[in-house]
Amino acid sequence: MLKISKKADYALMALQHIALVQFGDVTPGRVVNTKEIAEEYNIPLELLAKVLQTLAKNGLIESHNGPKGGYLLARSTRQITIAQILEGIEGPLGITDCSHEKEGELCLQREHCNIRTPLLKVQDSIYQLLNNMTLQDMMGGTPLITIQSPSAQGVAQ
Amino acid sequence: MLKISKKADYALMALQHIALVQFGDVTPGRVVNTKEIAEEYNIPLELLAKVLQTLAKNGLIESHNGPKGGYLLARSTRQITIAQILEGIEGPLGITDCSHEKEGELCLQREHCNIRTPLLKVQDSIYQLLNNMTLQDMMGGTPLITIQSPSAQGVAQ
DNA sequence: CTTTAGTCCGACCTTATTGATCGGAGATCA
DNA sequence: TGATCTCCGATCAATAAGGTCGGACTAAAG
Repeated sequence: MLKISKKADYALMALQHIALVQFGDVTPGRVVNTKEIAEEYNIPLELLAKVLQTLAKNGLIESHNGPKGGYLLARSTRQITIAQILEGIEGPLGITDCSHEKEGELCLQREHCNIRTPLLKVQDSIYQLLNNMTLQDMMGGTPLITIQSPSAQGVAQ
Repeated sequence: MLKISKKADYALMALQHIALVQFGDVTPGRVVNTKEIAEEYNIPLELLAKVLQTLAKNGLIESHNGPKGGYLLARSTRQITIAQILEGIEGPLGITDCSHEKEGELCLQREHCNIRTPLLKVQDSIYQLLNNMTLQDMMGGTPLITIQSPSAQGVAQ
């Protein structure tokens, strides 16, 4: 239960990979293309491409067209939170259907609903959890494999 | 994203209703049948029946057969946590596919996966959140929820 | 200026999960 | 014994998720 989607998983992996290449590498600033990430983590290429496009549209990464093109982080690893990434892919956090209820689609239980308020508090707590954790925090002790990086400590800016 | 299912919603409503009737009412100890709950909250009868059966099988409520039958809480409202209810309906908490990976179904990304460990920390935090909140908390007062950021402290693995 | 490698974008299909339904068997009490 | 309830398994439809395909656009290299 409460599972996040594969797309969101892929997004997290990809962003972490881009961050590692961009900041902890021998060639900092190098752009990363979709194929490189897809092969590294065995992610279907086409699907990953869609995920990266979505992330770019949401302003988390910036795309560079043409040959030698690819993606770069749009801002530092400390300024990208897990909540931003997940919401960019899956839409706003909402543990119940009525979390973001629009006009006219009132749930049938609402009239006597007794669990809405406490659940919204739970939801808020989960959101804080996800929004307090950044990409930087995710990069702690996991070294990158393909690229030699003895001191892969994110020196974000 | 991170939505809980309708069945789980129904389970929470039903349990809270049973608790209210059983403890806060003019006729304490009265059993509650499926139809009463279904009509009160506009829940499809057959579906709610299944949900209650599942809850009974998981030991959260006890069923009484025959006419004037119905359900009662199996233990006090302080001993039933939200986590127990949700897991009883939707299965164990797992924000990623690899949270409870069985033999032979290793995920393709696992080899170079760099997000598993941090995500498991997030998952653990969410679990604590849900397991620290009881049915009692959902009923009158303001639920007390404490959040812990997994990024702040390293949970040993 | 043409080619080529790459991103970009939208439509599409396929499968798994969820929400909901149906039919009957077993238990209990008037 | 009949009416009323829970119990249980099988089934179906709707929706979302995962994954695919084809084509348009862009920029660097020859």
